[in-house]
Amino acid sequence: MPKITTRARRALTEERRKQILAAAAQVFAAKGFERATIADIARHAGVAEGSIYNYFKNKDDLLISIPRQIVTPPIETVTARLQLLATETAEPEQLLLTIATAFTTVFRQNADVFRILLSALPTLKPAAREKYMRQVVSYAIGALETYLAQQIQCGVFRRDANPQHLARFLVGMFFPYIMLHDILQVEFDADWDYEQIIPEAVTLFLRGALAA
Amino acid sequence: MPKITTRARRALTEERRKQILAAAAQVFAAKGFERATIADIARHAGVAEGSIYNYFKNKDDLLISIPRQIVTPPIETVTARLQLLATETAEPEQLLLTIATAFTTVFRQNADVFRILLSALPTLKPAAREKYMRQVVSYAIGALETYLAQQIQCGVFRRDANPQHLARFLVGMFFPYIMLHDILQVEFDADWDYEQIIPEAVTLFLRGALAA
Amino acid sequence: MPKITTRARRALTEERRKQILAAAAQVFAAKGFERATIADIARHAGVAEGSIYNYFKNKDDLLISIPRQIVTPPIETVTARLQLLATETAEPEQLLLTIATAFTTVFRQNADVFRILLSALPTLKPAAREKYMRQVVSYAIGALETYLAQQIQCGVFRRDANPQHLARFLVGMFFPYIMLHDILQVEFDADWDYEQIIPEAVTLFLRGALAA
Amino acid sequence: MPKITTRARRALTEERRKQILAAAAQVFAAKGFERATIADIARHAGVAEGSIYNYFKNKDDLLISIPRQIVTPPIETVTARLQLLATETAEPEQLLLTIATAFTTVFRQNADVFRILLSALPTLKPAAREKYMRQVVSYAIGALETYLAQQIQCGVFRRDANPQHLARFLVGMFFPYIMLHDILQVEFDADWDYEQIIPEAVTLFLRGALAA
DNA sequence: CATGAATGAGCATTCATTCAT
DNA sequence: GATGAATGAATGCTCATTCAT
Repeated sequence: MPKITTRARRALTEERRKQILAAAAQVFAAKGFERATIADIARHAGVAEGSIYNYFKNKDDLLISIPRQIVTPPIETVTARLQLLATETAEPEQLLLTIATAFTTVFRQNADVFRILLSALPTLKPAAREKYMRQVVSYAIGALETYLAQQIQCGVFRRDANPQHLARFLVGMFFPYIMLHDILQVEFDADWDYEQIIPEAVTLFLRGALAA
Repeated sequence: MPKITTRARRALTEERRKQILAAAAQVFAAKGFERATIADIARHAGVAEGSIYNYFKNKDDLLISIPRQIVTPPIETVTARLQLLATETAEPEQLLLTIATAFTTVFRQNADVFRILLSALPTLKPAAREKYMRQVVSYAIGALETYLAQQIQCGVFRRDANPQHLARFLVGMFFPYIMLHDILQVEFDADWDYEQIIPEAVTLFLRGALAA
Repeated sequence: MPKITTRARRALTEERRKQILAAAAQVFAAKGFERATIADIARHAGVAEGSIYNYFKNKDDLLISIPRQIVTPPIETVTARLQLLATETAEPEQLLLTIATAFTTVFRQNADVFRILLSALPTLKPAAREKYMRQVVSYAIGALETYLAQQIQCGVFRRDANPQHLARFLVGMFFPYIMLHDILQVEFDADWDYEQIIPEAVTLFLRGALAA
Repeated sequence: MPKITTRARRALTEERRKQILAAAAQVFAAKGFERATIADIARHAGVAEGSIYNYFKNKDDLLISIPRQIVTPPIETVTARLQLLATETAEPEQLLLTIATAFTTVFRQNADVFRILLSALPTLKPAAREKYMRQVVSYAIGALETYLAQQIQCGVFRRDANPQHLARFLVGMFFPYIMLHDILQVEFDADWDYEQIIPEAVTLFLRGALAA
């Protein structure tokens, strides 16, 4: 009996924690970290203000708990898919298109969270900042780096290329679009879409821009 | 001779305004917009708190005055240099190297300001946000787009390329580095430098990543 | 037993609200609305500054909540007594003496509040101003008007008299004294007292000033 | 020469003083003493903020200078007219009608100033408050008291009446109307006018309210 | 005397956090 | 664990007053 009760209680606790964190992410994304209030978050989560402090040490703790609980899962999903793809598909073009599509999709679906990170990270202490960016970056680019390193060794890509740099270059090509369109939600630069951009970028990445 | 007096006073006023704005930019960059206090800014500027309100309507006004006074000038300098180069230099590689170097340099020297914009823009009203991003983006990329459009017409670059996209792709390649290293000041990804990165990126942009 | 808890909490809440409002009335009366500070009021009420905002929206809200909670009750008491008297006493002189005494007493006991209203009402918005004056005036004079109208119909008072005007004339006779002595607390005009004034005024009101 | 210059300068100075005081009265009347700012007053007067301090010690000094310069003149005019009338007219009814009309007219034309006094006097120090109320009261009622005292001695008014009280009773009858209509500018009590009220009040004052 | 920029004390209001119930 | 009233430090902004020009 006590075992089940304890287990059930733990599950409930974990559930409540996620519920609060999801509310926090939502409110942070909408108002920015500093303008979001604990009262806001409590209202969105359907709990009392004081209850939040049973699950999180303080407001900062809410913020730095978001990546682990909310950012990490979707990135891990993508990463897993990429590792699978890398072993199956022979054609680099096809694989990079898939990677790029998955990558931009994750960013776009979680633009709210990245907006939070952007607005709040500068105010965090350097150590915490580095810890969380390291998580995000390695999750996001790790699999791509590994794949590119393999392909360089196989001779598919130029032998003198640096796989870490290649990975960043490829991913970076989408940054201007993601930043403006999805994170900052600026709309003046709008006569394009990702389905058109992604093949162009991948082609440029593989073949270069020169004519001949 | 009211003229001289007036002129002298205007110059002083303008000087003081810049002094306060520079202090604001500095403090915003260090602490983020919301955590920066007027008292901080006044102390950095060497004026009394109340004096700030002789030059700016309120704290928001300080923020949105920064781009015009601080971001725009260096970008204009670079833009002017590019237009000069475009008419002189024939070799695209050389020109793109110069462009990329200038571009990353401007970002790096004004990383503080971009950090402010990134953390504060999401909390601004959409209209103000769009207005300021439009300024920054078109200043930053306009000249590059023009150059690429010319080169596409000349047949130097692939005829099927879109100059707007090309410009964003090239600039984007440096984003991961600028974001992590200069804006977020994360140091874990530090075994590289711009002198090494820039030629690699330009080469990739021109020739592609494939081996053959 | 949530019922009792809820009821008890409500009573406490209401109690605290009254306590704060009483403190506000006191401080407003002593210093005037604008010179009174929230810190003052909190100190007088024995609560923290922030607590005041759990019960009132802002400083203005404190002001406009005063009439309903503080002015109205004593006026209602007097009004009730008058209605009772009107049915019992036949003699107009006796009744008007009682009315006048009650009326001046209410004003004098709540002079603080009327001082607040006088000094703060001009700065309120016209709509709010009118709303609150209407409350005060009709409470204060309504019963007297009704009585006078009856007596005019009975032929006790001149048939050509207007009961609304009569009521205002009678009440007005005490205004110079109330204003100077109780509201403005000017003491130079002090060789008189209400016990002496009231019969004189009532006599004048009933018989006129002429000798014959 | 110096004499004339000095005289002219003095006249100019006096002129400027009045101009500032008039602006202050206007702004105080519109916003209340506390909400009026020196900048407001300076703008209305067409001078620089600092200049005001060449003519007045501080903001309070502006307030307490208003009665002497602005309230007193119109009251003196009325007082003079009354003294003239008192010697000419035999009929008390006629004279009191004239007095009452003049009195209410002065109040109505200077309602702004009286509004200032009402809103600001409570915040003044008792000594200053008393000084200025004494001025206003004796100017306003002095002549009426004198007249009534004479008429009592002549046997026109009841011998047992107190002229000071009579004067206050008569004047007080108009207070409810002046306060609500002209000072507080409340409009809900509006189906009357002074031409109708004044004769009613004077008749009541002379003959009383009783029927017989 | 006139000016108006500089000053800084003063205040209303917000909000993260605590804790008695 | 849950609640939400109480707390009080922190902060943006105002404005009377001063003073160098």
